[in-house]
Amino acid sequence: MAQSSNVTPLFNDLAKVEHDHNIACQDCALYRLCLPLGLHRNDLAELDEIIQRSQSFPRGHALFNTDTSFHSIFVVRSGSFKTTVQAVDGREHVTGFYFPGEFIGMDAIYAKAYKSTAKSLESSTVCELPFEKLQEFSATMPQLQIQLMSRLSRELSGDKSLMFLLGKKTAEEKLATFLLSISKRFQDRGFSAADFQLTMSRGDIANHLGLAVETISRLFTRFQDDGLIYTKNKAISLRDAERLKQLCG
Amino acid sequence: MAQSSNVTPLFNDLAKVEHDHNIACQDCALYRLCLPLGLHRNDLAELDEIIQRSQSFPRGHALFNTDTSFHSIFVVRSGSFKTTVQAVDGREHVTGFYFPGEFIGMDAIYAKAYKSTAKSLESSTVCELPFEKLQEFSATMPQLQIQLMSRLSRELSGDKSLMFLLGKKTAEEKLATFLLSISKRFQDRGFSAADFQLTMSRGDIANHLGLAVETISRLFTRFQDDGLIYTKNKAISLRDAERLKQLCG
DNA sequence: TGGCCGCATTGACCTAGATCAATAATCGTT
DNA sequence: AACGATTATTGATCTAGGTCAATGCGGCCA
Repeated sequence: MAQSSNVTPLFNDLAKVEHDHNIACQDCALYRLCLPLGLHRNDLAELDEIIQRSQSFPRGHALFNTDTSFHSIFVVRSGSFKTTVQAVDGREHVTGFYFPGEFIGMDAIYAKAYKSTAKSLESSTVCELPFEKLQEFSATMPQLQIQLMSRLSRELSGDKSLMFLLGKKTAEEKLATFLLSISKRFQDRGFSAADFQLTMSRGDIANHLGLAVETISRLFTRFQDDGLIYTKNKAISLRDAERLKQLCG
Repeated sequence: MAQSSNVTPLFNDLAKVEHDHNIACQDCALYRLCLPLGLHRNDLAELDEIIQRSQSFPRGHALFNTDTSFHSIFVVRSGSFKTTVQAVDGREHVTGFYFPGEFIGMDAIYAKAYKSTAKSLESSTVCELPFEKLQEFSATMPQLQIQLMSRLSRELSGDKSLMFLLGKKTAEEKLATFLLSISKRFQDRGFSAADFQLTMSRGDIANHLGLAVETISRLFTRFQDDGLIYTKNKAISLRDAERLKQLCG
């Protein structure tokens, strides 16, 4: 996964993260994207203590499911995850994809129980944040508390957009929006906004967007024929991000 | 709006709330559903000070829109609201409906800007919670902080279910789910779970569920023909909540 | 108390995207 | 390297729900 030239120095070594499990928050390549941002040095050291760092999961492993008792929220350290909610009849919906620095499990705080399942899409690592401790700490670290609320609020805001997408957008608009969202997130992490690997299957994408796999497949083909993208299996290049943006609606 | 006999004493006077603007949190009929739950008496008194209480809005008035600068989140005191997100092309999606004790505007915390619009569906009142102050206070009131996070998390959890609904459910399942959700919320507020007024238009319901008005209208007719509900304009009675539940999927 | 105007209902028809079915390409395993 | 299993692509057909159009109804204001 060699990086192109426009990568900021900060993220040069992002790929190394998973080989270096015991790195402290302040030295972590994800620092700017992650929870500790804005914490005082002393507070950060304290926080460091409670974080269960860099647990590894092979591809397809469940980080938690609805039977797991709730104690922690998680931050992706490397790799990627998907979360799903399930109905009694077995239907499931992919509610989101999560990349390094993003939080998983915040919707469980209220009920103190996971109502969804999180699965790794590739070999991945997470940092585990014991929630009780986190709450204790926020009592004396206003900045931590602000960060947590901010995270919650950001996901909420994203979910509202997703509701619009699911409720109002056409298949074409859905896929264009999805591709640009992923692109943006790769870019934010110092990777190329144009070329990346889709770690999730076509089925996962289709499910997430409320479409059939066949529709996604056809759209990929059409977008490629129209010169918007180039795909080869899981690899994708955005060839005309501008036109893609116009397709988002 | 006379109440049926199974109403808890606590909520007997819910209808009076809007006539009694300066009632303190601890004496408010919504106390059990609202933010102050679990706060110590002294803390509550302090919180009371910063709350801008019971501002009134006539039907159709915007509580805020995307041009409003963000300073506060709101709790519905009486009446009801809808929130919408808009695309540049004018399409809009109704992201939620809000009843007494429910919070509006939490998705704005992250960006410190409202990305949605909130409109009253009937003559309504809100309590305004200045967010800066709220954050200051939570530094010394762990319970307040927990309440806030809990609220955020609960809405997040609800939005995931809504995503499932929008992405996977049939029109019939969507409407059944919607009706039972509203029913549950009325019940939680001490009103009848079976008979209530839908304060939103058919168009709002359709939009929220990702359907056309005509589809909603046809479903109402069919549900009524099947003895599941009885409707007369905005009034609705759930006649067979059990079967309705089975239709939710 | 009657006359709008916006909302709701109903029917006829249409279409975006689902479903079904048949390959084809990839991946993980031995 | 070969194989079975999973995942992706492509084509043919179908359908849930959308769109269009006409009519009905209720609430509101003069």
